[in-house]
Amino acid sequence: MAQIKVTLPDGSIKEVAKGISAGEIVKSISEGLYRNALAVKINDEVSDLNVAVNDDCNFKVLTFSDAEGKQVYWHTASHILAQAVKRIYPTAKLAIGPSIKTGFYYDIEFKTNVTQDDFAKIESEMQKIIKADFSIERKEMSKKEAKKYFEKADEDYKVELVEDIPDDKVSFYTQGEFTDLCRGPHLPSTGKVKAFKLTQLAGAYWRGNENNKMLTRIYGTAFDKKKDLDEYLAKVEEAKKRDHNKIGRELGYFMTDENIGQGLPLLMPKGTQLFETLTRFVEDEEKRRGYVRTKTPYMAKSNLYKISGHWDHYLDGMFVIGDEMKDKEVFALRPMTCPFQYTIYNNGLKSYRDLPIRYGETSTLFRNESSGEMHGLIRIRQFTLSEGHIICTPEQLESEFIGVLDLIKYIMNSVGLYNDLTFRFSRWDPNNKEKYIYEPEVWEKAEAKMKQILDHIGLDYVEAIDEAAFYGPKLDIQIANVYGKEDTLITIQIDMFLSKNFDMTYIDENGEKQYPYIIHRSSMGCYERTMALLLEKYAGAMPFWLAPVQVKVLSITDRAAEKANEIKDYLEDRGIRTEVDNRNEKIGYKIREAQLEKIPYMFILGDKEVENNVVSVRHRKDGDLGCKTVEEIVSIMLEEVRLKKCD
RNA sequence: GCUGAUGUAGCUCAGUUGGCAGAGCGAUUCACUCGUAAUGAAUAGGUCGGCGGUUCGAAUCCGCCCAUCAGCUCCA
Repeated sequence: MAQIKVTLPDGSIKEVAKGISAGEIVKSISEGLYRNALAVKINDEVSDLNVAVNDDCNFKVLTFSDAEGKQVYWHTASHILAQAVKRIYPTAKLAIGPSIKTGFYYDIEFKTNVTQDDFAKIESEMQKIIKADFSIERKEMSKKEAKKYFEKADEDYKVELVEDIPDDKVSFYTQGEFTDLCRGPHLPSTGKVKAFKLTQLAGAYWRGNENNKMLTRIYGTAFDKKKDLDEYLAKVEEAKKRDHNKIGRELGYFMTDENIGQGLPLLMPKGTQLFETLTRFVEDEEKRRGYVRTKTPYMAKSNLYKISGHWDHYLDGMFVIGDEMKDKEVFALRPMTCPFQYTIYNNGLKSYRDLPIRYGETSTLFRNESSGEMHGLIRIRQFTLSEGHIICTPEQLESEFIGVLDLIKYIMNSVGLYNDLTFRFSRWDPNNKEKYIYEPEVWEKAEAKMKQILDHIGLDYVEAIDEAAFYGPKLDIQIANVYGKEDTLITIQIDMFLSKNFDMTYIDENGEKQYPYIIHRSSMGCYERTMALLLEKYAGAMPFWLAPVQVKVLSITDRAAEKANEIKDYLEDRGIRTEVDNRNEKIGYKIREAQLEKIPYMFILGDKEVENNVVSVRHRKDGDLGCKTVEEIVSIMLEEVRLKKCD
């Protein structure tokens, strides 16, 4: 019998009979491993354990501890969900059911209303399917047969999916009475799934297109040990406690009011203090790096947006004041700062010697988001961006771009978020003619230029199609919130269109008029959103330099009250934000309150301290630090501020 | 905008088949002057998200609207 060579990850080679199943190979390596095996990876391709191995190959066994193993596990779990659903709701139509980062989902069209209350029923049916331990069989058929099969089964979505598969052969997986169209791979049997839970229910458009029918999406997750599932669920619950939308309100950073409106949060004194600390820091740092600052209007006539292209490409996102049909003048609140700073640039003729010009502005913007999109401080209708535009020559583009990245790195490091960021190169989609200014050559040039810069500096990024701005490609700097949902925190964009629209030029060395390059950029992103992510990162316990209240002086008896006020004045004079608690309460109670407010330092002041001219220092995390003179502790705190320490 | 859930005192939440609006924490007042995460007592606090309907009677049933949450879509 013919033999083939299988190379294992440790480099060892195993000779096996040609045509043997992957599962048999695993079993021959180790029985224990076989029990945990979910799938295999043959030359970079993940396959079922049932697959026959016919050639020499690299061979890796996938278990639940491999990311790819988890994906297979969750994919099978989604099929079990679908099977259970079809048993309970035979008229339900199945769409797609993939694995995702933290589990799986299945999109289903139900004829009846299904809510979370139905989960228990579905879960117990899933449990039955797992207990039955159906073996999962793969088979192939032609597209024509497949289509016929699903037409007969009245599965419209599957029919549509089959039609879109380019190959003539399509694969199926069958477990018990249930068969689903699926590329696979899958676990060998349903009994392999141990601990699972359906987690949430949501609507989702068929094919992600809002013009299509909305299906019901059931989310779930699964683990190979009950304990790990419980731990995961507990961790999710724990993460929710850090939700800025909860602690930001509890700690008095912001509030909302139904009479003010959706997406219009009110920053309360603490939120405003943090906002001001952040904006001043950014403004000072940008000035240091050669930015000049502007302060431009919050609204403008529609003319301006017609020139910029916003009227054509962004009208839905704008708040328009007036009616073009009735009013002589129509205004709109600005959704972006670009046209305003460009107008400043155009005031006076510019020479190549004037470039680069770096304009910065702490810019309040207005975007008319749809009602379902608002979220705490993360998605709002009025927000303030650390906005700016760099106008430069083609030769200056790369060094300016790098300068922007360096600024972002410094700023994000200072608030402790830099290591949580990921980079996304967002490109246009030539097929999306609605969204973008359609000039393919210009796009190609801009994207090539950006890619060249990114690759040159060796930035680690992913590419995303159809995520660009309407006027140019972006480098989006992404961050995840407590729910794991990713958002753009900062973007840097290269714009090769608007300088022409605004007739922005400079005179080059030869006395010729040239169009400059423009970099749109932010350094800290939108302050509200950044504040939200800081609240989540630190669970409300802001680094000392950012904390709205840095010190609380707690008097033990009213004999110390006067001294407490003196200390507050001393600290405030040195720029340390201080509050005094002279209330007639027990010291334990005052400490508890300051602790719950997450105030970094508490100074406890009784007869003993007043007499010795010291304060008893307590840190919110490190506890009692003993007695220190005020001068001593103030110098420690000022050093923390200088270093912008984040822990 | 769409799907689903939610909205009762400042906060967290009870409130049965439609029949007098409840608790804990917080707040206020008084007493206590206290040593590193909750002193005690008393008092006040409500258009039950809003508007309309059904009913002798609505926090409770129905409709519309507003807001909040998760997800989709869209975006910083």
